[in-house]
Amino acid sequence: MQEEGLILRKEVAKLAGVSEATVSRVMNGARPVREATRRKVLEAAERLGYVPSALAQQFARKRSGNIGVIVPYVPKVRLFSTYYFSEILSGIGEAAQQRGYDMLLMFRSPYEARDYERLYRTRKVDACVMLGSQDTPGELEALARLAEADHPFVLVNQRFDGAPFGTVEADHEQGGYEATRHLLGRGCRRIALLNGPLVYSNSADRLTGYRRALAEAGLPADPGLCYAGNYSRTSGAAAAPALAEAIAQGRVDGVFAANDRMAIGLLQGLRERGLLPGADVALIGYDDSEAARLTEPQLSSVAVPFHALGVRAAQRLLGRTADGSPADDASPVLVEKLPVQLVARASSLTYTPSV
Amino acid sequence: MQEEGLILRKEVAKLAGVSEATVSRVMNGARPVREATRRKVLEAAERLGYVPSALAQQFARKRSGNIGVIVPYVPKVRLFSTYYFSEILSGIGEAAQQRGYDMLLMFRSPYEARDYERLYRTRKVDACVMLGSQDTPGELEALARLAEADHPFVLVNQRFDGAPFGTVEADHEQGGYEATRHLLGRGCRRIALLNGPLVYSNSADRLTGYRRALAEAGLPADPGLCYAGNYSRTSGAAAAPALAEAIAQGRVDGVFAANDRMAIGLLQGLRERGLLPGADVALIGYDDSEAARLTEPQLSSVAVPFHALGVRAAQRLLGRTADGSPADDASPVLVEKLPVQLVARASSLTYTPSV
DNA sequence: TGCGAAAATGAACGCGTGTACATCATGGGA
DNA sequence: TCCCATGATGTACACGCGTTCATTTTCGCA
Repeated sequence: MQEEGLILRKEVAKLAGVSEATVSRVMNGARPVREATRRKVLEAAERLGYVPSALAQQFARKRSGNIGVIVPYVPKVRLFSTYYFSEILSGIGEAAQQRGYDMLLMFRSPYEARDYERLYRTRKVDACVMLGSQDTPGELEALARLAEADHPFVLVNQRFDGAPFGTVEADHEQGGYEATRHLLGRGCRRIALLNGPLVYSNSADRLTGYRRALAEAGLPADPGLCYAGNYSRTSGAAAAPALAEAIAQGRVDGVFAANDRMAIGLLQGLRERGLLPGADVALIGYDDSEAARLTEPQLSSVAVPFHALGVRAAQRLLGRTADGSPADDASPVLVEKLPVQLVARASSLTYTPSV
Repeated sequence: MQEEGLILRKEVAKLAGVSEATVSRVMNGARPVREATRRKVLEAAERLGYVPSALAQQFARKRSGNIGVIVPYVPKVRLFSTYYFSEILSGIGEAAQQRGYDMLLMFRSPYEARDYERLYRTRKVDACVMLGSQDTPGELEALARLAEADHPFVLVNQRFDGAPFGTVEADHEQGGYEATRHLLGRGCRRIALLNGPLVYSNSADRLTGYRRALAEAGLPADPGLCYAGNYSRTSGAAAAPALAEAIAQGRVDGVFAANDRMAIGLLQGLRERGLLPGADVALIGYDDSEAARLTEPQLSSVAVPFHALGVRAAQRLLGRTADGSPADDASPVLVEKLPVQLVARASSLTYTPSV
């Protein structure tokens, strides 16, 4: 029983016997409208199958109703296809949908200049969530320009110390601290750190937590125990030869890998060399991705509330939902930290130091 | 050196000493514009930092420039966070970006009615890619209505036989066939199928391929060898008790799981019962996700070109890029099938039948 | 040099909505 | 009963662009 073509506000107004302005008020729930009129209009709209043009609404309101999500993208290595981003995206989408916003997904090419500002000036997005941002001079400048132009955005899991950018992150220093404490608790005394690039603040945070735990335990922070990866499984495997030797020689008895992918790469590399995490060394990863449950032995890890990070990021940008408490959406702390949780599994639990 | 506020076309026109229409033509690359004029306008636009309002453009053109991507979403089980969807999304995003389109990501709640049509009528999207669609009466009807209203969409990895919907899928029948053939080639004669729900056409396709391979080998298709899962790891683990018994009793010597997650769940469940795929039974999964390389033994699988599926889906909706061959974007076959590829690993390769 | 056709440009308008302002109806208090 | 405040509705216009059509300019050719 649908009419052909597009139904305009004008036709609804005619059928309902009111003016277009009244139709507009009813559709938007604007204040002064008599209940009887309201019903008349709604019925007419229903009968005709009228749906306001989102395009015209956006134009008139000067708001797109879109929240942009910037995702890092490297053509060959599809970084995007990771647990990490998927979970955050779900969270953002959930929060955005509740507020009537749509999610515009955009890939950030590392090659071309990042013209974030253009997104706002063309009005394609009203606000942005930045994922996988790196602490580089170029990025800092681009973000500073955004902030200066008063374009709302929030960084997830990336902090720019000294720059007043809104951030929602997990408490990665605490995560690094607890992971290291856990290994210490298992009896480890020579704990290696397989970290990611320090352009990510979360890498630096984990390092800080790691050092703090060692210091508290009265252990030296040997720079020789820090290995550099890039968060890929391959880079974890690449660290295996050196670490295998260190373990065999008793120079390392525990390893904290800064994410699960590297931990798993390392696990596989060690096994190829006859060393089994959980027996010959204690190993703990980070992120508590699905993969942590797939390995043999299962991988200890630090759970990061990715979904919640996405929800919070969107909430901060869009304000809380109508029925939510309106308390802290104004301007909470600039940098918000969500707690992480250690998840102990066999890769560290079954290890007992030889000494 | 940026101007304050928004710069309008009018100001560019004034600075360049031309009319607004000419500015519009230059910005859109419309045909009759003298080169000198063109440069003048571009220079003026550059100086003022003029950027056309995407909102106004969309409104005037009656096109949003957005390609919608419908993703299934179940609040608790975040189906979305899988290799599968991430890869396809990357592909769609890549193709869309090349054509100047943006990606609008939308979650389909299984609870609320699927009002796809509204997306088009509000002009939020110009076209849609449907992921994880199910062959149910409600879905069929919703899609039929879209097709009737001439709203462009493409299904990925889901075919509605008998309905004239555009589809881009992998050749899952061939995949099921080759997976089964591979197990046969390893000497298996009693091959079980751990399949997913048949509301997904790809489940049905794999079943067909499985049966064809068995028939070609002169083996009966024993319905008792078909186990029902739901593509989750849990459901794979749930099949472990029954399959372990069947394997122990010699009633099963090979298992084809319809995706990697179930295969891995099964692998873990079997190991808990003292049975090791690769030694006591041959196992092959499907999708060739990253996880297939994480297990011990590593999991044989069938690689699906998820990224390419996404690219093709977007290409069919948006037409080929300017420099691409314009041949087949008009109306290729309605259902397009991309080839899959078998990837043999230890879970099937190291198995040798006892008899 | 002149002329006509084609190319280049300008003027004007429509797109469908939100909204400020004007107008009208309603109702309570004197 | 009258008046005014208030609530309800209608009128008119702006939003910034694309685009049609009229107008002007350019240029090839006689």
